Amino acid sequence: MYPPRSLPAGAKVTRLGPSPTGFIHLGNLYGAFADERLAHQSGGVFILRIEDTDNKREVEGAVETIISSLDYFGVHFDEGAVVEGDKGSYGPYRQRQRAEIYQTFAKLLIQRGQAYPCFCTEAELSEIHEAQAALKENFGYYGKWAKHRDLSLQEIRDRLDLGAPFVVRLRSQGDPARYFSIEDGIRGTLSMPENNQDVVLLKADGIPTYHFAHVIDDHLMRITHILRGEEWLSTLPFHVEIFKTLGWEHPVFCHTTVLMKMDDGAKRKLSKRKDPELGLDYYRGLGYHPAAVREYLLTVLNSNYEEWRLANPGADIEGFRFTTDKMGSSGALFDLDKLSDVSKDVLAAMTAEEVCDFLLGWARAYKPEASEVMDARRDDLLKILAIGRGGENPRKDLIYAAQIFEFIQFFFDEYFRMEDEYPDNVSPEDRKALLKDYLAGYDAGDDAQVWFDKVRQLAMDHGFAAKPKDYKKNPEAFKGHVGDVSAVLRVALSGRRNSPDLWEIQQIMGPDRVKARIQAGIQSTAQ
RNA sequence: GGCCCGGUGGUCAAGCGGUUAAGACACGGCCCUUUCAAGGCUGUAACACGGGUUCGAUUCCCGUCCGGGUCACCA
Repeated sequence: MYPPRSLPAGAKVTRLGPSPTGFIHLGNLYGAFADERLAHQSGGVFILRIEDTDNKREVEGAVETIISSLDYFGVHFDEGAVVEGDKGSYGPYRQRQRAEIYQTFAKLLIQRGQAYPCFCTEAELSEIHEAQAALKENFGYYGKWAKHRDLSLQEIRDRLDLGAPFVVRLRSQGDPARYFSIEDGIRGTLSMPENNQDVVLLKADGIPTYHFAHVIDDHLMRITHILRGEEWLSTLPFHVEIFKTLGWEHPVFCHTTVLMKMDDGAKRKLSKRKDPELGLDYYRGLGYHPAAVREYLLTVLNSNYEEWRLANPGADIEGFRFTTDKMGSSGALFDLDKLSDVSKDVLAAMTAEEVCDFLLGWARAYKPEASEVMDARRDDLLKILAIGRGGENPRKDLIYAAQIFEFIQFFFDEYFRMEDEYPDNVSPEDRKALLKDYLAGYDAGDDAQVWFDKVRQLAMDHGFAAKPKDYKKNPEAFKGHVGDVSAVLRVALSGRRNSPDLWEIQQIMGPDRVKARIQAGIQSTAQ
């Protein structure tokens, strides 16, 4: 049972240990990517272990949510909990199902005198806490405050006979006046006081605390690297002592930084309640591509990743050597701007088909009406998404699905609306005249060059410069330049000042739609 | 409050005793351009503070300040 694993030298075994609260957040994903890379690039194993020792927090169906959310973002496990049951031979992988294992070790520790039952009630515990507060001593159950640490066998037996509920505590041998140092995979050498807290190992219901459970599991499952948030740093002394008490070597601890956010000029931890962007659903709902989220998180995760990516665009992630010592140890601010920038690059590198499939997949789940409209004109949609794609300098207009839809929705009459104003340096009279003449001269058969020459001619006919340079040289001589004329056409056709190439969008719209919209533009200018 | 971790431009960050203190995002300017985007060039902007150690500190040590974490029969 639980033999050492036969893996190549240097292989790392990592695990993600979410508790099944049904809420999986960016921090989990951040850690999961690191765990995944560490394991897989070393030929190791990546495990999913469900840390369900707190039944109060458990939410129905949470395991499934965890697995599917992570799967969506490309995190796959080699071993561990699956929706129904387990995969792998170091299980079970749900801690509640491992109760007997923990209890066995707890018994062993009690036999050896390294742990003891404690019958303190909640009221007694809070009395201790208050007394400590009054005396300004450290809080906790330790040393002279640990009332039940030295109960005689008889006293224990009496209480047991009464059926008194009890927990099992570690009989700590540490002395906080002594310091020990430990190598953290991310932070280097850490110096901490020894633990002297008689921490709870087994709760009254016989289920272990996180502290006890993870030590046993990580040892038995032959975990080599424990990646976890820095909120665990302060409990590290317990954990080290528990490993030591059990006579086991501890894995390499790697404490990651917490994700922060800027709020009213102050940094603070991303909070589940206040920050929707902490939840993974936020990104999925908005339609950030999983590859973009991964790419972004990787840049935050490893300080040299971004540089590598710049040097190796399009290279497979396997080519990047991920290391814990390149992970940051100061609070990283979550930066949506940066995510968007990364996302633009990721989407620009994809084919129109890929973007199209992704967009439609998103729409089916989050915007069903729109998905029908787009499905009905899938060929056009593909052409729309192909505009400016590929080549040396692809356009980078697209960020996330909801935004993409916003960006292209003017193609669909169902969603077409005037979002931007006409340029105000073109008078309504000129605008109307320009649109009328444009309509009169419009020929869907014109190629891009012919079409553009016509626009230039149109500009000149109405007192606009054919080239911006001409206008710049001599602003008094013109009402504006051809760019202003284009802007008028663009607004009439797309309802906005910013769109992909005008000629191309007209080709996709088709002559009827083009004419109708120009006509509508003329009408709306009438009054 | 105790303990722990951290503090380089607005943000993310290289840097590990001697550097003109990288780079990316954001922001400004210019060029290109029928708009926007992209691209090219370019600009503004940083070592929290005070003491040491040292020939020399952003880098090492101490203190202060600031930020964060943690002090549960939650993880």
